[in-house]
Amino acid sequence: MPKPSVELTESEWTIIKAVWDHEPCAAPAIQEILHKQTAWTYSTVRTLMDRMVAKGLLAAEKVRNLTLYRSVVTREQAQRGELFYALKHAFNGALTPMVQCLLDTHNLSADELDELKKIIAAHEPGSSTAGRSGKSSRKERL
Amino acid sequence: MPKPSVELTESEWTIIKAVWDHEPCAAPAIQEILHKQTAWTYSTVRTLMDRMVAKGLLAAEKVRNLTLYRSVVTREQAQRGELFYALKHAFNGALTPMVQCLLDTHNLSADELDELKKIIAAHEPGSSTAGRSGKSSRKERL
DNA sequence: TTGACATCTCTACAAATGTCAAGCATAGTC
DNA sequence: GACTATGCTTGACATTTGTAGAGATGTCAA
Repeated sequence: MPKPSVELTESEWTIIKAVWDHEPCAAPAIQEILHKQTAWTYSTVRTLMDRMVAKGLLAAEKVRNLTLYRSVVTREQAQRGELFYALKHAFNGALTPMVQCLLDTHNLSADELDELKKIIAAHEPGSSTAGRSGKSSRKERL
Repeated sequence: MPKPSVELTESEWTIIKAVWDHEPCAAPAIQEILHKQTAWTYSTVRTLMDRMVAKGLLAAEKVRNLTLYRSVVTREQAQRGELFYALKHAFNGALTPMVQCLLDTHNLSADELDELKKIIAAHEPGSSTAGRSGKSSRKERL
């Protein structure tokens, strides 16, 4: 079964994004990649990654003297986790107020508005794309 | 100037929601209110609340032997904080993919779709309600 | 004045998170 | 074989978060 709602700390987000973009990859590589952004030392990155393995967020595999990491949770899973955390806590599960807040604060370009309209249209009952991704996982009540 | 992006932990959300609904209020009251939900003891609630005061999330005022708390951050601020945390980390600031993800996972009713369309329309360039946030009538109960 | 309560204050402690430095192993290289 | 570069392992420490017991104190009724 899918992981029950993934939640990541800020550091974990930083790491996993780099992993998604480069997997499979070794810790030194990730450290190098993130160095500008974070100034983390190898030790820090390594500790973070190993803890993430312990949590089941990443997987590690030894190849000779190198440890290769790859992600276990997908970007989509992580995104959903984050989104639902916000939805549940900040909006008590109410979707429209959430979108409302999103639009209220963010200034949208005409293009974005168009995009949104399309997205909504795609979810219209009759639409063929209504039941997207994966199989019949309707009702994912949290 | 407004607080720079508010972020709350799960426990803090629990507390602050109760405070919003009852402020000004004392710790024993909050403890009682949350007791069913959380089974926290008075000490726990009190510690949490005092730490939140230290963080500037709540304000405390002594009245005789009672400490009254009230919120410093508004529901809207907190909601925005949570939402932007997700937006920034999970979606790299891209709004439409976020909405996409939201709709993809959540099954919307026709009513909700309608609501959304209205919200979007209200943000259309020409719309008079584009820059709202005053005292909009339909107050979602959170 | 003495209880009986209600509330507060202090202290503690474990787990999770953020950060690393030092020392160890190994594989090529001269 | 000794040296060097690269990566790994361990241990550590500070801070934040979650959770709470014990004892101090203020308040009011009898």
